[in-house]
Amino acid sequence: MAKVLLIEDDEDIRLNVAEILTLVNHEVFVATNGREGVDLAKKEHPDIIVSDVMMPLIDGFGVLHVLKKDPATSTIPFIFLTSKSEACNLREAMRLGANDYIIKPFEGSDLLNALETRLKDVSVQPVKELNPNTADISHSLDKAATDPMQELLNNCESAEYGKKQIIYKEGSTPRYLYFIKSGKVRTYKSHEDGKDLVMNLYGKNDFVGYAPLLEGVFQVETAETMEDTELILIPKKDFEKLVEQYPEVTKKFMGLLARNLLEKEEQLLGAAYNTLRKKVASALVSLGRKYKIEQEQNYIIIMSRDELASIAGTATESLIRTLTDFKHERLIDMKNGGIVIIDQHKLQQLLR
Amino acid sequence: MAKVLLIEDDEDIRLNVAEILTLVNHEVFVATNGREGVDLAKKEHPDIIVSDVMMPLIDGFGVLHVLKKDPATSTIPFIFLTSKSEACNLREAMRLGANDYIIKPFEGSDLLNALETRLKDVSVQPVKELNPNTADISHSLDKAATDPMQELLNNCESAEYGKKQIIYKEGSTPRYLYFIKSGKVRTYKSHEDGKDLVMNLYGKNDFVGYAPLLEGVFQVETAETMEDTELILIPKKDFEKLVEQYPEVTKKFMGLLARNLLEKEEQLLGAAYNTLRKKVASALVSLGRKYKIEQEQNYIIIMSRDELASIAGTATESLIRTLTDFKHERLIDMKNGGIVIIDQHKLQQLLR
DNA sequence: CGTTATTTTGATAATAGTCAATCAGGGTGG
DNA sequence: CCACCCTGATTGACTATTATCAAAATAACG
Repeated sequence: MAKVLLIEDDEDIRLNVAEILTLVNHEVFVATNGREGVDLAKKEHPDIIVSDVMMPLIDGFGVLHVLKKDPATSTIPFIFLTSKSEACNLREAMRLGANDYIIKPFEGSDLLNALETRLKDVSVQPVKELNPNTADISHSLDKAATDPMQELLNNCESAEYGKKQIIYKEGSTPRYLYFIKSGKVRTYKSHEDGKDLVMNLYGKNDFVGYAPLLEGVFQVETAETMEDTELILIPKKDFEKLVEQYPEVTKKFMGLLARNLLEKEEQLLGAAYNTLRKKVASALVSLGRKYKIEQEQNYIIIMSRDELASIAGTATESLIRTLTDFKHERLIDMKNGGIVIIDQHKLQQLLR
Repeated sequence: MAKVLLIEDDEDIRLNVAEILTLVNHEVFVATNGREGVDLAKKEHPDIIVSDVMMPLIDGFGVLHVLKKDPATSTIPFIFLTSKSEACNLREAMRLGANDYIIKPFEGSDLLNALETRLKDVSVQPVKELNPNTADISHSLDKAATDPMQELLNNCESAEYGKKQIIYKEGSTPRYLYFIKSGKVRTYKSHEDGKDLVMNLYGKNDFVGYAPLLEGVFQVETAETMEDTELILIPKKDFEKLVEQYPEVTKKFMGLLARNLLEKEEQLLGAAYNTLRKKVASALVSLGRKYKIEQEQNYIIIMSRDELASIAGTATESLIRTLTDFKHERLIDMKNGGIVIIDQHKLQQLLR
């Protein structure tokens, strides 16, 4: 399907990865060190490069650096293979222009997912020039200019994601603004000891990833789908152009930012001083607010305990214990994994 | 100095407060219930009203409601006296248009401070029309338009605040954007059990209070000076006009919002999973970043332990213990209350 | 110089995290 | 169809961390 260049010095891993890639019909070139890798990249011009970080002669960073300099190879997507211990250098790597990273040990599916996502990115890459109507307001005031954002959305590529797929990772360079056509997305940050904390939950018609586009150099959180999700990818450039041109768009995003900020501050206060019970109650309530289907009194949350814990910001076991407490107090009910909120009102009372 | 209407049913408090007010030369009118208060307000048209919340006949909310309806009395600043237990209704009150509140039991100085601040507000109130040059870009491109924000700052009233004075309180209606000419300000939120958590630290040339102006209906945090501070008060209307007119101003604040948001997210992760040591180290480091005088290696922090604790988000005693630990580890030194950061580098290492 | 506030220390309790074991459901291959 | 395995959920026992309360020491202030 695609030409993949694999740079890896460890023989076991190299053969293993090469096999996986061959199995799904990719054409694989292998290099056992950085120098070889660079040469091969220039000669074969692969569609994507997967490279180890720690290697003799030139390490992964070096390879990336060299290839990014040469216009002929600078656009090839680059994925790092790295072990946990080197994770701290990853931000550095992403800044150099890597597109993704995979932490060893990894599953074949992780690798293939990452590969697929990055290849997809590129296929979208040849950024369509914006419909000229959108750029020229005076021309078509009635249709396009009424909602330039809508216009842009209609003109952008969309992409389908399965469950638990990663949209972008912490440390990567933001290249799109994402709009959720359908599905759910959460963004989270990882703490050093492996615990995650969910920063935001998004649903249909939400924009994801605007903050780093407006300010940051790289993503500060990871975005992952929670179920099958269809996203519209709005290239950074187009978004910037839009913001530049339409004050109302700017205003809209300023509002989003401000609201988000105020919400975060509230969360911060809670994270610092709330008891476990309150944290859990707060997580349940906010989930309800985000995803509840209209007016229904009793809503149901279907989510793994792990995920819930990373929303509440607590250990999984502690979360479970609190949930059982809540159950005994008839605030919630649990049937086959799902959590039914029975007494939303009392739950909210807990938060005062 | 000013005409003050005091509405309070409890005789002890009434007499006590009246005495304090008389002592500082205010002309005091007293009412012992809401009905009387309303009448007196309409008749005497005081400069400011101080009213209890819980009262027979009409309660404080009622009084406020009635007076806000009548244009003749609607602009009179209104301060509530309230006990802790009623605190939950305060947001409601502020939304109705109260300007401040004081929680019983209170010190005479609290009362006088609040009074003074609110009286000052009004004196500034007759909003100066913006220099027409600022509104009309084409007119004076070179000077005014180069930095419309600067222009506005030059045209706005400024105010001096002493140490530990409150600029605005959580729940009040935002009416100004503040710019710090000199001094330091912190904003914090209060948790129900009385513990505070510092949200932001501001120094010279910082803007304070922009988020609620852009989005919220009322202040979500309290702003307090940390030392003698000179502020420029930019009326909400003028700020909005500016944002409306100058994309570059909008952009600037959008940047501020976005940066602030990313920072908050980082803090959130820390608040959820960091150990005490890390929280304290993080507080010290960020204080250094904000207030350090240029390149100096060893900076010094002079701040009460209480305040520090509310930055780190921990109990005062826990903070102190951690500080002593740090001292033994030669990361910091403490001399007469001040904290000297000796080994900033190692302190930052703690955060990884 | 006495008095009050703040800081520090000590002892104790509460809370939530960790690690290990068990349980329940769902899918798989024989 | 059933034993088996694997994963995620739950429970139990224990521990570590940090808050709390009280008391002592120190600084601050009039």
